[in-house]
Amino acid sequence: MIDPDGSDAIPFDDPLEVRRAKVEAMRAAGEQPYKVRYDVTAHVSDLVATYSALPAGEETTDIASVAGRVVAVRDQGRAAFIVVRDATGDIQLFCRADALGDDGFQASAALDLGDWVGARGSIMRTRRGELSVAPTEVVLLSKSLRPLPEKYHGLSDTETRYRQRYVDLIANPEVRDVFLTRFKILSVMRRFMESRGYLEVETPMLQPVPGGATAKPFVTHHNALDMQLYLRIAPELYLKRLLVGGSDRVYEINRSFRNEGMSPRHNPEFTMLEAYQAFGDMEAMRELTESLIAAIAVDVLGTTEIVYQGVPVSLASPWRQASMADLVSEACGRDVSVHTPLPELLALCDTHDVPIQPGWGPGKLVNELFEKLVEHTLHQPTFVTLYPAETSPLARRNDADPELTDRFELIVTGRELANAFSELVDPVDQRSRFEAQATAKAAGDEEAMCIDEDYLRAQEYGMPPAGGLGIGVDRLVMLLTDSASIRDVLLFPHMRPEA
RNA sequence: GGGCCGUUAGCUCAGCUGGUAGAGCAGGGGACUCUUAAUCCCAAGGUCAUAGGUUCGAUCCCUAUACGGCCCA
Repeated sequence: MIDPDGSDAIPFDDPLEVRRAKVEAMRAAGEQPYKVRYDVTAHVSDLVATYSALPAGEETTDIASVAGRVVAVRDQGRAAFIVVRDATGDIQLFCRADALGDDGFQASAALDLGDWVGARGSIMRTRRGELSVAPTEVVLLSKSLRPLPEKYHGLSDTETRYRQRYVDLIANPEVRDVFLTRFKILSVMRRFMESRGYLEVETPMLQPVPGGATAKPFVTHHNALDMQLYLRIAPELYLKRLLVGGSDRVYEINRSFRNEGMSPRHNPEFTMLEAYQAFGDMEAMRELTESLIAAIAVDVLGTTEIVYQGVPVSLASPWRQASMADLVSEACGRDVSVHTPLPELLALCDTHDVPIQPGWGPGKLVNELFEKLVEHTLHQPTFVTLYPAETSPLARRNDADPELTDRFELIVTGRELANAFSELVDPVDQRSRFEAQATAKAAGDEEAMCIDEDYLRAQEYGMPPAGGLGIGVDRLVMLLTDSASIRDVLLFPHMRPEA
């Protein structure tokens, strides 16, 4: 299509081409559509706070320079209202031809939605009550070539929202709030851990032996050493090596990677808090978990009473504690434990449609019954305790019952949010547990652990008694932001390649 | 891996038991010096996800594929 008056051969049905032509026209006129910098004197939120009491219709002589993205233009002919969004909020520019000059006004009114602009002028509040900058200068800082999503409905297509998060963040301010909350949660978490005397450390993400969890790792290759490496599935074994080295309290907010399926609760890479306390135990970790999560809720949300997906959740102390055996027994209507004869456990699994695999012992079967029958029913925070030793190869055996471990998982809204135990520090027992895992791996369990000889060597030097804790940070953010999917709390969730 | 649902203009959505598509916003032209989902006038914008099939004729029915969502394993 050709411009009807024939003066320019601009294809005005293609937004990208129209804007490219504008850029070319600017360059032809000697203007730079991509400036080098702009001296900003105020963020929008500062202006909103400072001038909250400014009455409607008042004009001040205070001058400010703001910069942001144009998100709305309302052209009135010889005046124009331009809404600019910076990182802290939206503010209106009240552009008038008499203040900007004819050329300046024309240029302002010609701005496109999405353009980055800087503006300098006096602070005022319009007669309709909108805080505004009345600019004597409006500068295009960076030209946008693509049209923004619809101004009222925003961007709702989930695929585009996740793939092009930058557009999602422009179009949907509430998305920005979720990630601001995520940042606050991490910030409070770090301050809390530091206040408890924990040292933040960094341990390898590239590991020669993947350990610390039962999961399938991503495999990679180091060219220089011509060796296979794994992206960590957990930092646990390295953090515990630090206890051998004499560290007293350490934690790592870690990205870990598991080569498994994706779901609304699983992303191949995810964030955990892992913490270890020498001379502590499971009980110390239970107290830490409860205090930390409640403190985060109070600090970030101002309350321990939250709502997740329409259902109230109380994070107020104390949280329920119950043993796995008691919970499974309740669900099955009969006593069930790791000491229940194997045929009876197999019959229970059959009754409750729990799929089983050959080689599973009573501990694994009880654990499967728990996950099938109980886990999803625990909506309020619950510490599930006394996990089977069979499925807890890094946890210390319970003194009263060596088939169990001093371990808990914290379940909230039917999901595992944290996992902790009194650490297994006996190198002889640890080796036998690793060997049991190796047997399972040889029998086809791809998630079973590998024997980590260096970790065993470290333990042989002597590891202090310790408590260890892992908290799923993404799931905690989901809980505290009322997000249904992990993808809503990850800035750039994993996606298949675009079609 | 299995099941169900979805994919129509840049965005948000319509589209009648099958006759090759509409709106709003955005974009283009014009009017307007207090608007804020501004308003008003005019014009434009589509390989209906992709590839096959059925049919005189397919956005619509069938099959496969891709991507996405939810549920299950």
